Amino acid sequence: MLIGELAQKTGLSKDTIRFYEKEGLLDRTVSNRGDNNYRQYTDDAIEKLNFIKKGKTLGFTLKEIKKIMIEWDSVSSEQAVNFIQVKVEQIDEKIGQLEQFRTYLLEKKARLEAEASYSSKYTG
Amino acid sequence: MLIGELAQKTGLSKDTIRFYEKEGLLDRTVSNRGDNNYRQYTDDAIEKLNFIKKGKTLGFTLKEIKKIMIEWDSVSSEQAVNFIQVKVEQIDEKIGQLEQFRTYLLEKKARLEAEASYSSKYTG
DNA sequence: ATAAACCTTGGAGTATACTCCAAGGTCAAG
DNA sequence: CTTGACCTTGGAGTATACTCCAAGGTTTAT
Repeated sequence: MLIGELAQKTGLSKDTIRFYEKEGLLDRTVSNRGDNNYRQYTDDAIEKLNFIKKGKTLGFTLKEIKKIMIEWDSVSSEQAVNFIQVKVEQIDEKIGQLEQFRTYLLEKKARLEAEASYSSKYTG
Repeated sequence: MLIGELAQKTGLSKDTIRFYEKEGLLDRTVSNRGDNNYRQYTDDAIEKLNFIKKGKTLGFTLKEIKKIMIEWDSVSSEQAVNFIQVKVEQIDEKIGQLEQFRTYLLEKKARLEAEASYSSKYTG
């Protein structure tokens, strides 16, 4: 498929896709040039771009995402295993912090709701 | 305390603290100017900056963090409750995605480890 | 052959979040 | 009263991640 179709299917702009290619996040396994010099994408490109999108949502930079994708296909499986271990630990920490913040927010919410019920009882 | 001490206590640079003030993330409740025009911070400033740091780690932008802090002290508690509800939902989604990604990574790791054990058995 | 709808490149511009620097004011110690 | 260590401002510079534009090539349809 051409870049316009890929853009439409991933919800990314054509410029963003070209930018990702320039940054080395998309390689020949997902895109090649035809005779007309147009980029030709395989369906794997959709998957790869969705992976990038997910990584970004999770707070990884493009640099980190690129590193993840490269290590992923690392020749040395030991290296990949170590890399994954580190990433899992980072994620665990992030989950822990999010859960803490979530608790914090829910406590605040509960306090506010208690106050509201108090004031409606005595002023409403 | 002065900005240098606050910087040291929070691990942020003085420039970053001044930048946050310029962006409206630190108000008179945590900083005032003395006769010499130096910024004077209360201990609450440490708390506030740690909140900003945590928010950033969790992937919020400064704009979002500012909004959270403003809504936090919202006059209408109903408004604050709704706001918190939305934030908690966003966090839940983020936690879900992180957990998915974590599982994905651990599966990949298990596969790699299985391969490594196979190859050492038959080639080592 | 020409229009419409694609595609190409290079380069400029934008937003976010700092980071650094120069020029200068303030304050405590010797 | 000067030195050193603070502080001030404004403005320039950097990195990241796009986003837009101009000028031009390609393809399909009429």
